[in-house]
Amino acid sequence: MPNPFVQKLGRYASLSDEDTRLLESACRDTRRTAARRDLIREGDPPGPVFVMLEGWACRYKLMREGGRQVLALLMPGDFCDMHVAVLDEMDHSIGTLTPALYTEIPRERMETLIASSPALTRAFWIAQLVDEGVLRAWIVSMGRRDSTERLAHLMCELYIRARNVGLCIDGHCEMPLTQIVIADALGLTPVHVNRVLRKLKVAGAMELGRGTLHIRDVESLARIAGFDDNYLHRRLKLAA
Amino acid sequence: MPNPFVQKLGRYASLSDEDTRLLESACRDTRRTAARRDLIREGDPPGPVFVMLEGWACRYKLMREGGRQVLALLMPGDFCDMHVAVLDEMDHSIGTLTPALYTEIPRERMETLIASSPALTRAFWIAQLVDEGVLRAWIVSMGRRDSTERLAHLMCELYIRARNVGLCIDGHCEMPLTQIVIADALGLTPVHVNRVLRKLKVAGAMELGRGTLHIRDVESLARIAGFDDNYLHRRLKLAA
DNA sequence: CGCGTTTTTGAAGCCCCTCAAGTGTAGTGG
DNA sequence: CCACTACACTTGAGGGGCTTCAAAAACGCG
Repeated sequence: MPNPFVQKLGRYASLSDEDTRLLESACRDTRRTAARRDLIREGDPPGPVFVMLEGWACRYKLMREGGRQVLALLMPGDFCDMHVAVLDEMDHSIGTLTPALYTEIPRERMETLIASSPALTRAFWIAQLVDEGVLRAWIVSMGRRDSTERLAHLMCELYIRARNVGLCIDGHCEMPLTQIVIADALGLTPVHVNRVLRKLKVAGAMELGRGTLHIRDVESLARIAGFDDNYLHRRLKLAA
Repeated sequence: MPNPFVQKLGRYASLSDEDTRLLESACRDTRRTAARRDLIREGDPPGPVFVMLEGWACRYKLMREGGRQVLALLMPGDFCDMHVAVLDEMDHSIGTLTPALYTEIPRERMETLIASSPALTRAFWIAQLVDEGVLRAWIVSMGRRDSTERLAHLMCELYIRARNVGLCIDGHCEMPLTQIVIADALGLTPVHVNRVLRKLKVAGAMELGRGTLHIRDVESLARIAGFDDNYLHRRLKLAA
């Protein structure tokens, strides 16, 4: 079974066999957790780098009044908090959405990896930059897109990212998100997310149910989303 | 006149005289521009690192239908796009809001700086992380705060940042933002921003006019904003 | 002074929320 | 195999926050 972490980084820089071996060896010590478990909480001192190998997680922040905002969705291959160690404490939490398999890479190990290979360094940097691009795209969505465009945009993003790590088989892919999580991510209510999903389904653009996303019409979905070809290294059209 | 770039980085790591000298020398070659000029545009190949020395600028992205979303506000001392060079092209633009004085540090020069001093490296990293924290906070604002909380939160953020580079004198500071720019940043309309500003003024929390922000009641403003003490390294209470 | 931009104010409407109730759908234990 | 439970999903009705449209007043810069 291919390591999605290696797969993802391999898209950003051409890795030597030695690089691949280093990465895989860094992922050897894995852990399993149930769904809805926090890997790290707001206020905790920053820990190691987390690498998702199976299952999904999210960064989130709880509001005082009880709501929550999801700041990023993490799928297999994603890692996070590479250099957060210089800060005193976490300003948000990370929790699993599904049962998950992940690795914790200690900070020193991470530094060794980076020091040992320019290609790995480059791959980590690019991954970091892409993540920042995703953050900015979320802000654009929240600020200037209505609920339908917003949901369509998120699904385009997740579809591409999932495909990049081999989680999709033509038109459909595993996407274990509840409408509640989607609402938390988009700044909407679950009730409204439900209605928008119905609308997109009736429009023949996409369908989401039972943990699976079915793209019915990529072109249409991308048009609704106002999806930017430049985003995520223009990968939407490939192998649709 | 103190260099705000040096001032800001000095808050993140203790810089030696040599570090300071290196930074100042990297800022020697300055440029002036008028307001509303783009430093770099979406689609351009990534350029050098920009360092703001005087005046304000913003990252922004234009929507197809004509609207725009401001992604970050840049004030003296801020720099950006440190390691964006690995990407093919910019996914957003950066433009001045006021007449500005800035430096372009070539990428090689930047690498030399980082290689020459661990303290500088650390300072750059922390600055980068704080910026990411700001991005995440914006998402939280857009997703889970109403217009009043959102505006109050932005003003708290900008007030602290401005104070950190010496732009504030007890209760008030220079803040050359039009209501239009604020609306573009918060995902609101200028009309509504105007009404919210009035509300905050009537409430005795703050006042914004003629390019100046007057904080009338920090406690009250922070309470309205739901401002997180953890945010920006808990600096709100200092020297209020 | 004159002109463009920003700010201000009002009225009407829509998008999304809130509240509420009912219908699946897994997972658990008897 | 069927209660029982806990969520997630679905659907409806009503309300509020913010937008849209419009126009006037104030500001700032040549």
